[in-house]
Amino acid sequence: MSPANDLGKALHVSGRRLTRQRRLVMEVLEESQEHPDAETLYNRAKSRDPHISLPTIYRTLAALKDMGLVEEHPLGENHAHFEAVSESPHYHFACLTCGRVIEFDAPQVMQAVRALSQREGVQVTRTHFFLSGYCAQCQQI
Amino acid sequence: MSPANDLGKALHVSGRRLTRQRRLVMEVLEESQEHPDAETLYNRAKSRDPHISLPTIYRTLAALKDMGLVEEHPLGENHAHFEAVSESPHYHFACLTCGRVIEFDAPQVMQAVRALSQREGVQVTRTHFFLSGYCAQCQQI
DNA sequence: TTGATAATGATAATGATTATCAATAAGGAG
DNA sequence: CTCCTTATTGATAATCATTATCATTATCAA
Repeated sequence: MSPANDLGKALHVSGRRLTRQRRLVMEVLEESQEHPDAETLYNRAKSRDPHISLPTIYRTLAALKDMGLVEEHPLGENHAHFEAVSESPHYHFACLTCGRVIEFDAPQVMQAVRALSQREGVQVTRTHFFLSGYCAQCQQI
Repeated sequence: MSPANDLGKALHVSGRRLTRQRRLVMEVLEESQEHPDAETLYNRAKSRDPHISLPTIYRTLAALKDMGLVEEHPLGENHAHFEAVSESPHYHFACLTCGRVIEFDAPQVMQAVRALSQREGVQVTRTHFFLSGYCAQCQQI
């Protein structure tokens, strides 16, 4: 039988198998409104499947990233944060004090990318635009 | 005697001392046209001062970064790259095939930052804009 | 010149991520 | 539905970049 859902299809066309663990990681990621890191995903997944392992989290994230279903963001710290890809491209601001992440869109960014592509003849496949500083609340202090 | 050069002054005002090692790291960094990582800086510095240590490289980079003399870039890999700050702000494109880094400026980026600052009331202290993909040469293949 | 203390080098420790490998399970073939 | 190939898992150890510790050394203000 052919795969029932989107995840199954995407896995199938890339020669991968749909497993309980992969489905779980994807679910947890889609339910997350913020941008969890691997450790956080591990804890959330473990609360539903106590036997899932951290290496599986990393392996699954790598596979999902490779398939284009997940994006990895280097939000300033020494570890990565992950997010299920959505339709509209958006970028991130992280508060250095409270850690809050604000998502935003900025059409100027794609303009800049297009300008560079044309000027240098490069093909841009990934765009990182990430700001850090202090959010409105944390500036008061 | 008060410090003679810019580096000495900057260190002095931040309560730090000018050492042979710090001068060396700064020199190596300023002579670098590309964006070396800590290991590369270590090797270049070691060729002039065989006794300099890797922790000193990291400590010096942290100090220079803190003083605003050096910028750290997460160029897609799992380790950081460093660059002595220059007048004009600029951003980076890295080729995923050959590793070549293209520096470029893009006024649209600051526009996007200003727009966000105004809309959300945040204070942006660091801007990361980093593109990756394939350079003109590597697309031919 | 001297003394307080910041900085260094050597080393060990940490934290995030990745490799290894035997055991398990997905899913296509029959 | 059952079997078989092989991708995937969990447990564990390894790796890689970076940071902490601490005794020794060197900077620089007095």
